Amino acid sequence: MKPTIKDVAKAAGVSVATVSHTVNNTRKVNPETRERVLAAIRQLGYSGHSIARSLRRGQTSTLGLVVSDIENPFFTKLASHVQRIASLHGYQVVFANSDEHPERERQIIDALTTQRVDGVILAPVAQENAERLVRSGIPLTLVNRHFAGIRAPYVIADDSLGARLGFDHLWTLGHRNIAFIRGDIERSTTKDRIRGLREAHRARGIPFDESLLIDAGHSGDQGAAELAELMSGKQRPTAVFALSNWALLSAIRGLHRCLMSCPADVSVVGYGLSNPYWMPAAAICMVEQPVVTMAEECVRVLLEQIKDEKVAESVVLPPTLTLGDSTRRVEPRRLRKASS
Amino acid sequence: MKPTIKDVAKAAGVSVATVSHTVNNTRKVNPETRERVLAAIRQLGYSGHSIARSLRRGQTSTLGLVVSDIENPFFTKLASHVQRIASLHGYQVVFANSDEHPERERQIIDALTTQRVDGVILAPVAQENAERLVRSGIPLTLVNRHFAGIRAPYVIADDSLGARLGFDHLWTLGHRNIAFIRGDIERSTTKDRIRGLREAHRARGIPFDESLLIDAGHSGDQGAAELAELMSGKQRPTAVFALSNWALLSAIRGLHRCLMSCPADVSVVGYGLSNPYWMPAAAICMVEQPVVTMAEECVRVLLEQIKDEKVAESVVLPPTLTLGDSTRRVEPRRLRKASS
DNA sequence: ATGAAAGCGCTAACAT
DNA sequence: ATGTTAGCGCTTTCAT
Repeated sequence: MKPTIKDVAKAAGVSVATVSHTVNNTRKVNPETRERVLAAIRQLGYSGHSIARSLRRGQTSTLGLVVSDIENPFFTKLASHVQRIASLHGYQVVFANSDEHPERERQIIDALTTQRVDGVILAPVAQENAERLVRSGIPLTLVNRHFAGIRAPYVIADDSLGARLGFDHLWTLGHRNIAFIRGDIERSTTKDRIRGLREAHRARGIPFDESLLIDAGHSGDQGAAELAELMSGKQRPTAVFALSNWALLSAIRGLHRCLMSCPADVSVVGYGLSNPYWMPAAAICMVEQPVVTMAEECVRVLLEQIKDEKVAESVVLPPTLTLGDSTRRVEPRRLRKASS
Repeated sequence: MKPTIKDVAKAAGVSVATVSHTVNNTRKVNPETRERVLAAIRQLGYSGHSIARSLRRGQTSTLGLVVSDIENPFFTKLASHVQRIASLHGYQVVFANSDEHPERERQIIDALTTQRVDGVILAPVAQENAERLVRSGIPLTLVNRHFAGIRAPYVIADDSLGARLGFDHLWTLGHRNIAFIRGDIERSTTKDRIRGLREAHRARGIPFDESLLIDAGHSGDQGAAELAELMSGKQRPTAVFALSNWALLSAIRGLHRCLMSCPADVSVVGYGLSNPYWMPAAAICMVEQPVVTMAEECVRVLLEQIKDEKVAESVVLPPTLTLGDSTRRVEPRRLRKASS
């Protein structure tokens, strides 16, 4: 059916070895012969067979990328850049979405193992799955979240620093009563960001009021409700710091529910990545993860491991604060039931 | 290094055929033997080798999915669902982003050809590339956009209907002076949506004012500027209908520039897909593409072609109108320089 | 400068 | 019920 290297060889009147070497530039071939081969290739519409090549060479030139939530703009962008960078190095990327399900993640990892990808970039959900992958001997780089004691490097943003950046911004604007909404406490990112908040409080010599730390909850509804309640109380916060993209959604819904507008009634800082498609969200002050650098480092670190066959160094990158229209200086004195 | 089927066979004291058949359930094996084989597999950590299997079977159980802009929530969601559905049918999905570049699209298509994917779902950029793929004999299904005279089925939303839905909504609210922002006129989606607008005008017996149709431009800046200018004129529109996700961004920026707020000063209807991460955009009235159904149909149509080895029927799906907080009834009489 | 041929790991047709 | 073996298309070693 489809022409093989044999067909090309016959058409060009050479051996398959010569065709292979011509295609791959892997040894000298007579320019004249080379032309004949290329002509045959063109004429037959030959296009190689990477499956056969992979089998023979024992490597697939393919990387796996597993993200935990493809609809999260951070991962969308990460995927897009990982793909771009990998292809610069001659690697394909196969891409999958675990959707935060450990079971789905396991299936994906098994499929990647069977597929013999040369390495995997994993935004992990369950530590167990990551360890399974390490055990299977496939080079692995974790991204975004990390685990303790795993024999694989990670590329993450400095989440505790990010939390401090966001907090300091609000503090500098005079906010002293700030609500926080967090994501799943099991995730290292959540833990690190809360740690950053505690550090920031300690640095200011003030106590950390646990009652101001709200769980966004699985769907974000819980956080929206709790925030609405908090904002309706008498000691209502002047600002909200949402510690993840999901938490920000939850916050927006909560504020909407109690008819608070931003930044008039309350300042808002988000954490994650603003997407060009986010529209008004572009105006929300965000602690931004350095996603392009993270993508570059993921690929670099993974390729390093593939080449050197050893565990590479981990990388921690600094997030940045992007100002928006969602925060403002707290009013010097709060007037009860004044204004409109 | 890694155990092969041979190692398993030796460990279990059977032939490779038995191991293969045990793994694939492809002929009867004695339950007792089967147990021995499975034990050996577990003990050795054997995990199959889909490369070798693909080479032997002449099919890869892999589909290619090529989108034109992964950061567009429509494609993100499409990708996510295509992957989910394909895996239900035992197919992997390799995924790539052409980013609207014909050249990049060509490279991707060549890679997919070399990779011997069993079929391709393509959100096309350049007709020429799609035709190249058809010529190579790989089953192809187009999605979102379509071309005339290509031997491949397409799965699209009824864009002319969608445009009529959006227009009718605004018309019903009393809007008679509506600005439209469109994307690239070369795309079939853009053409179809504008055709829908013309039809809607004709149905109402009113002329279509070309000066109200703005090009969002490549980056969206041009559209933002033109809209701002239009809105600053004396005959300023009471509503804006953005004909794509990009166009909506452009519109929002334009309205922001001339300090128009929505829906107070102007009603807005978008076209595409609202992402949960879009936040305030969730409140924008949208003509929504039926992305989940589109994903299902893409996979169905493609698998049909793979199995039956013939060109399948195309599918046109109806979009829906999702109401939001971004539109409202036009004021019965417009007061010049009143209110604020 | 080129060719012959082994063999990557697996499946499946053909034995037994 | 199980085993033997050819061969998928390619790369690469060893010859020439």
